[in-house]
Amino acid sequence: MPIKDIITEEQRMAARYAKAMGHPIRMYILELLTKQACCYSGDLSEILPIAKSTLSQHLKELKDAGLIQGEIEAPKIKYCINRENWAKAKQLFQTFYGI
Amino acid sequence: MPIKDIITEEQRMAARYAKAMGHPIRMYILELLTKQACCYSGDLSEILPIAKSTLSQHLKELKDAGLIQGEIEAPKIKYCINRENWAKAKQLFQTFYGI
DNA sequence: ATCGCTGTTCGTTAAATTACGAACAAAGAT
DNA sequence: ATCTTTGTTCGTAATTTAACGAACAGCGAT
Repeated sequence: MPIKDIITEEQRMAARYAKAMGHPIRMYILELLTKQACCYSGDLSEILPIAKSTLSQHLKELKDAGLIQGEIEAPKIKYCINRENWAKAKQLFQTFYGI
Repeated sequence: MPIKDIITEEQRMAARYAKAMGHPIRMYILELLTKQACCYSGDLSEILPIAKSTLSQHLKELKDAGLIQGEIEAPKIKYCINRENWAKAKQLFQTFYGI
């Protein structure tokens, strides 16, 4: 039996979200974005002692996973939680942890 | 400021658990273990079309992250959820997702 | 004592992740 | 038109992850 028929779509999605959350810096970013509405990449760059390019990569991962979204507010980019997917992730983990 | 003082211990732990959950097969295993009390590696090996050694690696990752535990029941090994750490992970995700 | 069954460890390979600095691109300000 | 600011992309390197089959180890049964 192919693996595709064994693993459910929910499990795949949950794993996708979990993977994006699977790094301390990304958890930090996500938590920050839940506590304040939004933030600019530059704000994070000032706080976090990592290269801008590394930060950009982490933001891209979070964006690709669908957990955050970026809105151009030239010359900056404003990042916020992607509410829709956040709710999906929340629901998946709720179910998973039997909440 | 060193990274260690910026990322909280909670964020690090949550990332650790999330990372372990960040693979479809590991999500499948975890979900199975929440629905039935325990299972043997052999049961999983029959269901999942992956090499025994690969399965063993995934189980080890889950064990190292503290989400499951194995109990020898010769000649098999019985795997169960590690209730204590499961509760911790659950609590971390609850807080994180504002549940 | 050795055979069989279970599951881990070893050795290897390919791919993905994490990180950096340098170079680049976009767009408003001078 | 050029400068400045912001953030991404490129190129690179080191590490980790994921996967496999073969070899090994533990232990109960023969």
